[in-house]
Amino acid sequence: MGFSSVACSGELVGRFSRDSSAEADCDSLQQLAVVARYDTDQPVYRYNDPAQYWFRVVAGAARKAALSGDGRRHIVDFLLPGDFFGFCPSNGHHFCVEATVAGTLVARYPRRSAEQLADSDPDVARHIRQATFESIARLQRRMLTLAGSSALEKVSAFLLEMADRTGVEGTRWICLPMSRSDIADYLAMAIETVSRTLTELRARRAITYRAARRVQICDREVLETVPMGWAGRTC
Amino acid sequence: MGFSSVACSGELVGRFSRDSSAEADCDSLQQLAVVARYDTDQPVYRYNDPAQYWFRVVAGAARKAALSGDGRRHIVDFLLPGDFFGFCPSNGHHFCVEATVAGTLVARYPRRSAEQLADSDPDVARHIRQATFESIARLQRRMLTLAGSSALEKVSAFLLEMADRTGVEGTRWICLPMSRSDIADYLAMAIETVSRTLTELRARRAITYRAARRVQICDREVLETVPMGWAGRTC
DNA sequence: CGATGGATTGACAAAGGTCAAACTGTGTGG
DNA sequence: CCACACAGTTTGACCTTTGTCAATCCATCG
Repeated sequence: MGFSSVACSGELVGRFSRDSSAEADCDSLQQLAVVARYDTDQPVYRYNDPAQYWFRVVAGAARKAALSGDGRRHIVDFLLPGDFFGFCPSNGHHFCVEATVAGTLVARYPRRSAEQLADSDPDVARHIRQATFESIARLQRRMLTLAGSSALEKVSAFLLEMADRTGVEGTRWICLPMSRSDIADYLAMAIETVSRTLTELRARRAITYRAARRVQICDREVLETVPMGWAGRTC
Repeated sequence: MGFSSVACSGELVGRFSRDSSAEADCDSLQQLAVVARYDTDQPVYRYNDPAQYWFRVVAGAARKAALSGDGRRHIVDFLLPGDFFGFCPSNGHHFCVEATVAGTLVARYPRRSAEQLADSDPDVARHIRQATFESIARLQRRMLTLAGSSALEKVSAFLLEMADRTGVEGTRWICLPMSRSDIADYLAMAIETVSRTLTELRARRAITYRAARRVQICDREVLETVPMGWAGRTC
């Protein structure tokens, strides 16, 4: 653990100072950012924490989850490098966000200041708007994954999503930054079914893997065909 | 049909001129709005339509849906009065939106102008930001509904959602603005299961109904207990 | 080289999907 | 005003899929 302040767990790493950012990020927004480092399962924020910040994953991965009264967990979103999160219409967070891999880096933007910045700088406002639109698009795409009728569909869609989001260009290797249990809670199915389905996909020669988290897509078409693909994906 | 222009189906009703809006809406944004009227199943926009407008439901209801290759349909969101929709990170819509009840009224905001307005007026920008945050919250809540493990959970959560969103204060009556088939596609289950589950809930005296779409909640607790309630709901 | 926690496999039961038939309520036309 | 037709809804019977419980496997790390 190390740090224990409610809203500020995670080890502070430093301010954002890369002026060589690949994406055309708002510099003025980046200057507000403070980056912190998290270990596996360490929370970025918890249920009911005040919504004081907006966040963005810099490296590693995190899960946004809700807990049910009877102990079940549902993962609403996996957050990967570049993803913004923590947007909230009310004053308190209603999910918790935890790192899923050690050494996850998350940038934190003080909400008040960021809002003020957005008010005075249309570029920032547009940037944030775009980020929320993308968040909406991701959620909607995810809903289609979740609505898939069979286990095969859901797992295939998940693998394709991960390939798109984490994929190193060209390579067919995916490094899944989460456990089978996380995947199960993400797809709303039993962990055993996730496992069985991956085995099935391997039997169909759609994927290979030796280590559980290092998956290689051998035959993308199989994965794409199984779920019959939704006509639309985004907004 | 009547009107056939791709992006502008629906019968034009007029500009927004209620200065007596209950909510503190941005007047400057409202002045951009043009309201159109739609019949049941009439599209507001279709898959791949250019994203020229943002929209907002004024009265009635609509569904945002995706179609799969094999003819299945998934409803990503029901849109009720007050809900904004059509936010899109890309240039074309990837869902279709259709009215689910006759006489649905939808306000349409030219995207270009609205974006310009947001750039010049921080109030408008903040307003839109808030609308997108709420859209995100709704989608996340919805994901929890969809992730519910049993049919009973999903249908209960759906009824509570509808009670919250359409509910006339005080009354326990819900007027469902959609067919069983729509509900099934929304909850990703078979229409027969929706029906059976409603019957089951009626047997448990949680709800009553004579007409299929006019449901009365008799025992809210039963509905709230069944799904064990997720700890968090929103962001 | 064992210990530990995650992952896999197996056997079984239960939930929900599918197909088919019956029912109901609404609107139409006689 | 009634009879009928149609679309939407409900119910029934059956079977596939997935969840559950339990045992085994495996990789990693002391």
